[in-house]
Amino acid sequence: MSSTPQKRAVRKSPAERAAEITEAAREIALEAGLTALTLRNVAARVGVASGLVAHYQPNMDALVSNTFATIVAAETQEVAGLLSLQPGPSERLALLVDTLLDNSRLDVTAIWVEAWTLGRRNETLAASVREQMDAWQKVFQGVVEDGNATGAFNVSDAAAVAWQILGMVDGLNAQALVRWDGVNDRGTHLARAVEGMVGAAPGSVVAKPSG
Amino acid sequence: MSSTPQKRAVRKSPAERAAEITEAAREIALEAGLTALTLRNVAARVGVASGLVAHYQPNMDALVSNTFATIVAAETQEVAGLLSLQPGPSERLALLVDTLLDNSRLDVTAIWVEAWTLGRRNETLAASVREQMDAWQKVFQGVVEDGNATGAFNVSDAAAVAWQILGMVDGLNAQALVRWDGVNDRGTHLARAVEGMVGAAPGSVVAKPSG
DNA sequence: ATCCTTGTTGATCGCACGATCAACAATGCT
DNA sequence: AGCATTGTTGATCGTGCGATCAACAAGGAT
Repeated sequence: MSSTPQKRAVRKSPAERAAEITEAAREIALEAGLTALTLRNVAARVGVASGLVAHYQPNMDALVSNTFATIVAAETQEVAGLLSLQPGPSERLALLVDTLLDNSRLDVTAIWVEAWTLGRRNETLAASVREQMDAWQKVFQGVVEDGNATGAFNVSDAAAVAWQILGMVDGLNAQALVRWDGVNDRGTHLARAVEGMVGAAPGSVVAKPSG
Repeated sequence: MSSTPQKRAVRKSPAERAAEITEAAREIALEAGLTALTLRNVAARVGVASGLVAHYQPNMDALVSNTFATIVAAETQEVAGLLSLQPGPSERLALLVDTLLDNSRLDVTAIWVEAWTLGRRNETLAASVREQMDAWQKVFQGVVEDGNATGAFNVSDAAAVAWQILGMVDGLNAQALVRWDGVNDRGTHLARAVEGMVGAAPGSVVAKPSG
């Protein structure tokens, strides 16, 4: 019947303990949001005293923004990696739209939305948010510029269009967070919208079949 | 040197006091967000004891969601009112896009974004968020259906496209909240994207000149 | 076997929150 | 003038937060 007596945490190297805390913070954020990142919460998950978590972090704002950056950067790199496998710009753009709207990353979307709000009161986090947004925008911009080069697209300001597409994807994902029901073929509609923006031929950015 | 002695608040009718509290909550939310809506905060603004605010509200969740609904519904009705002055669907759609992206309502956008997150832990608020989103979607849907009727647009699923446009607008506004710099002619890009979605002729949805 | 470094504890401080409620006082009625 | 109604106060409770730090103990070095 010993619930969880756990006398004392085993002594570990600073690097190992820091990694544990980082990982615990990541899990908590994905499950319950950045707001759930408290000293006591993280400590409980790691199985140590709250003071130890504080010992490994300058302050909680830093832990929050680092956790945000860790989660979001991983997603960016994962999706960017998938892009390189595609033959051309139209296919890459289609994959981007498709992948980002497939609802398999709603937990990450929730963190984005939360970070937009928390950033108003956590300057460290705000800086991190801008940095990660820039990274995403660069991914889109690269695809648009590719399309310009091959003649598939016709865009005068690739950076602006990239920002625009990113904003649309974010908005649709945030919407799915609150209203998961409703529209099904979001990818198809967005693909058509994006075709209009990049000056691609209608139907050239094809949403992957739902299978 | 009497800072603010204010012995005791003047006695007012319940209706009047309730209105004061509602208004104070509205102002606080617009200035500092829904999270800043605390008993003590609202009470201080009205100039009464914290207990009185609690007396007029069943609980804080209710005050938060009512305040959200008040602010957001006012915006919806204001913009919807402007629509009726426009001659045709293309102009209405252009006005919608233009008005919503003119950055004059970023404080309301901030409240939307915050509500998306807070709704995860405040079911009353979540219901209110869905309700207000539906109202916005209906506005867009009406415009799209108008365009279908006049032949200006060609949309098979007006409801879905309306959701889509709403999501895009929300996303671009949220982006402006974090990155106010960057893209200028968001209206033009979005207009082009929307033309693609509604099947309108390129250039038929014209963004108002920035003057 | 002893000591010293250092990872770890947990109590503690100050603060802010929502909620509650007995006591108070202003107002209007009789 | 006296009284009942009711808007209002402010102290209080319990909770949770970030942060701090003296005390403790595990492990390696000697």
